[in-house]
Amino acid sequence: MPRRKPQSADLDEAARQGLNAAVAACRLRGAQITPLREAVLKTLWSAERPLGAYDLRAQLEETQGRRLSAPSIYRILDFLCEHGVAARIESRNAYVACGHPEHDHACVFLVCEACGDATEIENPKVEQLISEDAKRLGFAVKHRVVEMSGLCAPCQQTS
Amino acid sequence: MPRRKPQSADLDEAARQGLNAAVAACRLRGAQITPLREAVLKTLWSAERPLGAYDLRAQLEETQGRRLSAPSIYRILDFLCEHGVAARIESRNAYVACGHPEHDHACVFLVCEACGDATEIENPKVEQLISEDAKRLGFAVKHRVVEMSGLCAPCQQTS
DNA sequence: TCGTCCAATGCAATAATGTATCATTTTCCA
DNA sequence: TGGAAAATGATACATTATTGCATTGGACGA
Repeated sequence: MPRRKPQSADLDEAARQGLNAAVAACRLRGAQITPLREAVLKTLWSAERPLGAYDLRAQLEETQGRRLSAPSIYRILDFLCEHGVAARIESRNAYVACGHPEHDHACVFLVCEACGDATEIENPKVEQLISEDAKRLGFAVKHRVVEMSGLCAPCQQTS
Repeated sequence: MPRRKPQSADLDEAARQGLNAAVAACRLRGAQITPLREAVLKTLWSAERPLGAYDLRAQLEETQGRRLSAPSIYRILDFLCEHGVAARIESRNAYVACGHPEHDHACVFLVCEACGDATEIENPKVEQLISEDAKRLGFAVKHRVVEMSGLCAPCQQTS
């Protein structure tokens, strides 16, 4: 008889590693990881797609067994984004766990319109190119948003 | 005695040209320019900053002298964006007139956090770079969002 | 000219997303 | 242990966006 899947969604190996790395990164930065913050991170890592703040809340309320306020969710998401362990997909009003907390990076996301999946890619050249333009104009860049929407490979087959 | 500024905001030379080019581009594409759509375009061109949908509505209601419904505004903004004569700033929930309707372009915006101004720059290389990444992953890009937030040159002086 | 069709717009309601404010709890450390 | 700072809770509300259906108005053919 196969073991029952525990109620609190378990993570696959990659996700577990990602979560651990994220928690470690926060500690390194002196950023406090509370139980609730860790639960949010875990939910993001176990999600297959970017989660809206209210979706995230619903999932958390399931696993936590209690009500959570919208402000709490937003505060925690802001916190995680500030510390580079999560990112907001602006074109979707949604959030994902971020796999590269180690440097001040520009996440580039490929967001599939069909399945909703968001793939994060790294391309330092993009960042560099834009920085050059910005510098030429005397613009001091603080935050970067690079998002491509379209169809991912699997979803192109389907259509 | 200087001439009074007319109530219906007049456009400066560049804006007038931009508006005309936009209208021409729509006609070329067979996209119908109604009075209301043109009024929205004109408002965007006369604005110094990206306008939220409800701000835009307020301004339009002034110049039109009547109430406008939110869905109308959103429909028209969608229409204008689809035809490349306006663009949505995702990180701001706001809209700007777009000065390069001629090709299927990736607008790159530098958005100042202080004054709210959004500068559109063109950099085909950015587009190309990202397209390469996407292609390698088999991802079919439909829409691109590239936005940098920070401080524009004038606002850096102020601080 | 008249009817018919279709795109555009109007309208009301409501959904979805995000924030302000203040109270309460927890944590950390002197 | 006390007390400040950080985190969270709770309520209400603001802002942004959409749904569904009714109405208008112009293009076009009979």
